[in-house]
Amino acid sequence: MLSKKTKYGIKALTFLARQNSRKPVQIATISKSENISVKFLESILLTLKKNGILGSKKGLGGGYYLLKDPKDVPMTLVMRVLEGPIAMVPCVSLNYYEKCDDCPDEGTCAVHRLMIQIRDNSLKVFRNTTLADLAN
Amino acid sequence: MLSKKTKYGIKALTFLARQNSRKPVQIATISKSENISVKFLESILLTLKKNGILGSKKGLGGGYYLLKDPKDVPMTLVMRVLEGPIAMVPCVSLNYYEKCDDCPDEGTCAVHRLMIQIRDNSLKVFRNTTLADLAN
DNA sequence: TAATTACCCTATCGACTTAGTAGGATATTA
DNA sequence: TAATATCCTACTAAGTCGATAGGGTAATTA
Repeated sequence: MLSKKTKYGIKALTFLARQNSRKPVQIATISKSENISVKFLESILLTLKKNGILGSKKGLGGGYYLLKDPKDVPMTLVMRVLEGPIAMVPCVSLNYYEKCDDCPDEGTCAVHRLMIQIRDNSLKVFRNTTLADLAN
Repeated sequence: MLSKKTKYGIKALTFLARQNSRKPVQIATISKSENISVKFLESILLTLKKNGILGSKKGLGGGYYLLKDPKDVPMTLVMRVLEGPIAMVPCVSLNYYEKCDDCPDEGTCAVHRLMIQIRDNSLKVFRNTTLADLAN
């Protein structure tokens, strides 16, 4: 299951990408438009900021804004930041590889073989989709 | 993340598919070979039985066995029984569709659009992979 | 420089799920 | 009827998730 964190994060990013100008947008504005709890959204946007996807401005007229052009934000990045590894098992993860303790040989492991295919296909989708694609 | 339930379930099914004969195999045998807790495995095999994937025989010489030829067991079935819906969000699930309460329009929802692609790709993999493919 | 605005951070919480455990009931075979 | 192995129910420790609360800090405006 996709976490609400990721779901809301994608919605918020899309909202920002659909904006005409690049002026900072306040949390409350996004929260209302996308039906997301203000406080929860706050923590999500903070995560996106810490990972270089969003910028922010404090004080009156402040808010969050995209740092890059939507077409330069691949969904692989968004997914990894919000949801974590794209692979369903650590032993097929490219960025977070970990050996299974119970599995003696990955070569003959059925789960390994199956999940590599799933990973490759998901990766292809996330790589070929940018924020711009979702905003249109 | 893939649950251990599903992971162990696939391993157990593969173990059974790799068997030469179709004689019942005891839980303890699978448990030892695949490094799975006996009791946990027990509940998993029971689930597989209740869903028509495995048969069982009680008493001496009893155990679990495949009901169908491995090449007739698609991974879509195994995944749905063990892991649940293949879709990452209910609003793109074929078998367990549910509308999101927060989302006014699926047509313009970025998450919806993205997750349909992921679902379609995963579905393709699971449909085209049978237990026989994993056992070889 | 004071007030305002809005980001930033920590802590907490209830509900739920997961992985695993325990113990006994039931059915089959010899 | 004794041994064997599945079947069934209940329980639990640990972890995660979504959300909430409350205040601290920094930047902007007047």
